Amino acid sequence: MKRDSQTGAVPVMVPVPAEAPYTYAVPAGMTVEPGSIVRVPLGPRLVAGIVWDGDGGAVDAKKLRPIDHVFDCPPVPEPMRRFIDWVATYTLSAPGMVARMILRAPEAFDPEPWIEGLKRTDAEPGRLTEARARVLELAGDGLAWTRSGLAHAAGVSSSVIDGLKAQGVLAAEMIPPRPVVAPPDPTYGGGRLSPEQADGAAELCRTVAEDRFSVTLIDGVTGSGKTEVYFEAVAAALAQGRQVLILLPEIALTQAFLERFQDRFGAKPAEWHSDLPPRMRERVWRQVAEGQTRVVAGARSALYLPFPKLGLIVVDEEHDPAFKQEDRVFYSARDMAVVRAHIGGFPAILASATPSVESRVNADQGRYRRIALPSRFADAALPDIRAVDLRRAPPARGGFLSPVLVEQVRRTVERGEQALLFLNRRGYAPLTLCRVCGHRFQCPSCSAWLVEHRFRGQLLCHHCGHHEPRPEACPECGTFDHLAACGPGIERIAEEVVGHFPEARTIVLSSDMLGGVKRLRLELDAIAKGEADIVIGTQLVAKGHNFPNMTLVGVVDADLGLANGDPRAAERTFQLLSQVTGRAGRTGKKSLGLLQTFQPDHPVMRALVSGDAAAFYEREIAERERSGLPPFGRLAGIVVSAETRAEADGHARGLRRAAPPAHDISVLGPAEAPLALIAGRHRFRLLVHGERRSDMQGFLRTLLANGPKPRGSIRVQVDIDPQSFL
DNA sequence: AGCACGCCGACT
DNA sequence: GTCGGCGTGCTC
Repeated sequence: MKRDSQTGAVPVMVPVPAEAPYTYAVPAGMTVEPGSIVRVPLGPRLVAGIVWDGDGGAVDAKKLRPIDHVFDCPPVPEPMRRFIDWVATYTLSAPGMVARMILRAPEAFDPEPWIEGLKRTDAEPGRLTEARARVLELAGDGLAWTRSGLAHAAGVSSSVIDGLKAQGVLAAEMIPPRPVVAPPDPTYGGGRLSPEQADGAAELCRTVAEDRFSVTLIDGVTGSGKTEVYFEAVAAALAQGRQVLILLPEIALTQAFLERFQDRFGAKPAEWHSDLPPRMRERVWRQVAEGQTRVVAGARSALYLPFPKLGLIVVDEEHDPAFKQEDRVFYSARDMAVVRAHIGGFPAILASATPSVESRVNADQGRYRRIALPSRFADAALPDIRAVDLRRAPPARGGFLSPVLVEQVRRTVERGEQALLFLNRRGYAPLTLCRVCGHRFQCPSCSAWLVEHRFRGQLLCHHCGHHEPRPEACPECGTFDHLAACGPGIERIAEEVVGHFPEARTIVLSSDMLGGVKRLRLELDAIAKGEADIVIGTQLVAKGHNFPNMTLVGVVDADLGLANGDPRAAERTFQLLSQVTGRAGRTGKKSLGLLQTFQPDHPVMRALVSGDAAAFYEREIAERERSGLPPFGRLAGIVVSAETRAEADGHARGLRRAAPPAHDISVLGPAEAPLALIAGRHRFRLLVHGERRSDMQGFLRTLLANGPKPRGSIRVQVDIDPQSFL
């Protein structure tokens, strides 16, 4: 429905934390409709907003200000507006703050300018040089070329082009902006699927053909070719003329994925992530909004692109914690992808070698369909996994590598193959203390231990980023040279490895590596080409890279992360270590995974060693049911952040006064925080459990209106899968 | 979220 | 005497 000056006023969602859209006057002669992107005055500034649905509501006529401008831009589609409303309600955040996420490419609201192209005319050049001849041969196709494109293709400098233009041999003609990516061709590649893969692909294609909401979990071991299987569903959706969104965790590093996509579809997908240059960002946004870009591979924020004809969402590595956004609006992109599919009435696909417990449960209970791919593709064999009991085979004094592991590294390197040593801890040592007075180096702002980074000569807080130079003397007692590094980080493991294997080519990889993402990509390429013998890395090596010659993976401290009080600790560790050991043996060579552990009988270690994931999941599910945690129909509650224990206790008192008796309020320190989702800067949290979502929302509203005002923020912990609320 | 206004400390 | 810290409050 179009609205103009007859209607007078429309609701506009503006990017402020207001509960509802604001109302603006539509000036005479202006036409807007729900979804129109407009520029409106807001206080002293002009902001972009989205015309919302319904009427303007009862706002003082004298408060109304007129819409300043309507952008020449496709309106935000209806399903997208419903999605924003839904996410806002679900996360209890202001709808304007959710809407803000789709307005993050401000330059894209105006059409992309046409560019000047050059076209061959009938005129002949005065003198036909060799360079000119090459240009004219290309331009003879009758199509308009860009100046630089033509010069590049003909292998001449652009002055040759300018000369021809001056003589009227080439004439300027405006051409539409180039697409950011070539259109994908659903029939380009493919066809090299195993029977198991082909069955899975056929099933997925059927869900796409149904053209209605469904969720399918692809549960396939690492190396089973899940990607190629869901590519067939992508092809099916493309053939229907729909757009496709593929969500990936940390896409900036997944170059390999883009190449696999290109092998199947003959062109790369458009990328969407925070490292995208602003210009590119705008072009992608615009071309998605116009329906021109057919496939986007993106990080979680790609959910907020204004797709007009979205027909499929794939969430790859669906278990990955990177899908959880924890600033401003708190949400899990995996869950919101399911919601988006539900609102749009199309299928969603979740893929993982190690699905999250909640997705497993959803599949078990029939809310999700399930496709299992239990075997590796082609000649790749799963590595043989063994636990190394550190009580029986302890490392040498001062070291962290068991003789068993050192020996396997030696054999691997001697065979000319690669070994990966995995430790999920950056830096040299996680704790530094003074051997004379016992002083421990602590972060002044968040009281976590400071991690020594020997290479940089600094002590770093991994929590807040605080850093200070590593002192020579103890700041407490002043003693020189008696500071002791406690425990291992990858820098220290690297030191130990160099001690054992001085001749081997060793690479250390972690997210804080100097040179950033670019350098990391180069190093990963170098490893894949065999330019290293031993790789020592943190969890970033677990993600999606293929190292064809990697036949040994040693996990230095497999127990790390099991005892941090997080009820997902076992699940997370299982997922991470499965991914890490899955790096080995991808080309069919016999390969080995060694888990150094003090708890070889721990369910995680047993599951990894036996390969019996099903038993592990069953146990985890039973464990969760016992403790009443999601995903079992119980809302996790409200989180109030506080800096100190006293402050947290004060808030708890206030909450108990305000809360109905059915709510169970507890104050939690970081160690007992019941869900990993709430790892944040604040040290204490109040958790309020309630049985019903509506109760919790009502309670929160009351609390916000007249409860205690915490200095920090009030957040809602919503970690339960949204399907039960759809 | 921005951006104003507003009221108390160290400086051209 | 002013520049500037961030606390409170408002934006259709």
